Amino acid sequence: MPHPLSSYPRAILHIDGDAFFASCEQAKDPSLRGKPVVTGKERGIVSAASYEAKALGVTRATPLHEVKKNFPQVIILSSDYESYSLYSHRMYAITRRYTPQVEEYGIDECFADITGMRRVHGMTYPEIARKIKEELQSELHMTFSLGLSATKVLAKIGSKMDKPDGLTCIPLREATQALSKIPVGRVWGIGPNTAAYLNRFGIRTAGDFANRSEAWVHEHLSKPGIELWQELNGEFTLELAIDAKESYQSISKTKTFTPPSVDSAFLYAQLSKNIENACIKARRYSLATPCVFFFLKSQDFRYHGFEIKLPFPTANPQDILREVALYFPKVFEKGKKYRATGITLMKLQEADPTQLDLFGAVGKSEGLKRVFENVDALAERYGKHVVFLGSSFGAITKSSGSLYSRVTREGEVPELSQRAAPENLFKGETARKRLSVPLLGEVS
DNA sequence: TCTGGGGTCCTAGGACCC
DNA sequence: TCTGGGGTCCTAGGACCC
Repeated sequence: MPHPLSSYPRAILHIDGDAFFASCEQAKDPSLRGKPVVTGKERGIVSAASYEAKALGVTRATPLHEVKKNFPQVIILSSDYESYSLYSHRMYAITRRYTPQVEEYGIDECFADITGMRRVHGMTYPEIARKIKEELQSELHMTFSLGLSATKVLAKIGSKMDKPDGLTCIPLREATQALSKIPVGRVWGIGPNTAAYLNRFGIRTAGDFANRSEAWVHEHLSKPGIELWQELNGEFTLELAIDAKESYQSISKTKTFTPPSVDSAFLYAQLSKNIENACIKARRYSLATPCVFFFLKSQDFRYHGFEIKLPFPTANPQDILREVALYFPKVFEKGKKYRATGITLMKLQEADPTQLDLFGAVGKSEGLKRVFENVDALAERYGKHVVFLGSSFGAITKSSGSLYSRVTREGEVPELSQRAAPENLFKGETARKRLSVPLLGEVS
């Protein structure tokens, strides 16, 4: 029995920051306003380009040495995610002045459900959208593009239609017209594989897709595809996720470095640092992991790693490093160049201090737990890395060689010699290959 | 689109059960 | 030893997003 309100037409807003990272830099430092700015210095390629830089011809993912050569006037900055996150939260807060129904979707965007707010604010929906846009821009010193329609998917199409500094309303009766100009692969939720699959049926535009019959859609697509089709047809299906994220299913930390490295000690130190950082985040949410995946990524972007079941759920890096150390030598190939390391804490669960294991290691870990509570308190006050594991030392100081050896002698870092890993602890090499198989597939 | 870093959800298929 | 039908749970791996 549907709730009577559930069939009311919705007014959904999508708000998207224009060239967000670059705009944040210009907002932070007024002397950069009006100038060509790019971020991504640490990656060596353009992450975000200000509109002034775009006007010169700078595009995303361009190597920075090319930018320097061809556009010497462009200002190149490192990404500063902490600042971007602050601007992001101000964006959410301003939007919440007009409705509590706000989904914090990404660092530079959010959805807002303003259904029923006309009377409250004494404005039409487009007027509310306009007002939010004006407040965002005057208070944050950057521009935003907004889309207003009956569903999230349509609102998102709207915000993209007139970028930058746009506000596009798509009333349902005009949706068909608007969708006929949008390539189907540009619809939120339709990636390259699904686009190719739909193309095989002659579907080129979002309009082509929306016009397919319900029977056709149910025959050829699975749940995500059906939901998109409903949303494109103005049927509100994808709810806003209003609640602030208070937990995680997984936490991962990876680090890429240029140039690639053949140095096992350096790689192990990087991995150790990844593990520490992941554990800090897990502890912040009172989570523990029973299972991790660690990897080295080689120059050809292949992943080499193991999924490891831990003897007990933990958020202590040393518990994890103890296990990872057993497998690291099985993964590392001498002479091979690696460009990244990484860890994923999987299947996260609420930290439960009463968990027991078969090896009596819990008592030891409990002692460590108190240590880490203090570590976290220090980090809170003085910054993230005032205290760190000896095995991360090479990674943090960035001078891996001799320092690392010293730490090794102190026994902080497990030796990297070939050691047989117990076969019953792992499931075998996990294939994290990027293969392309259609998402939606043919349902027979 | 030549590849950062961080996530989520969905489905098929096997194991196991009655 | 073969044959049925139906259910649940879990895992692996895929696709997608910013």
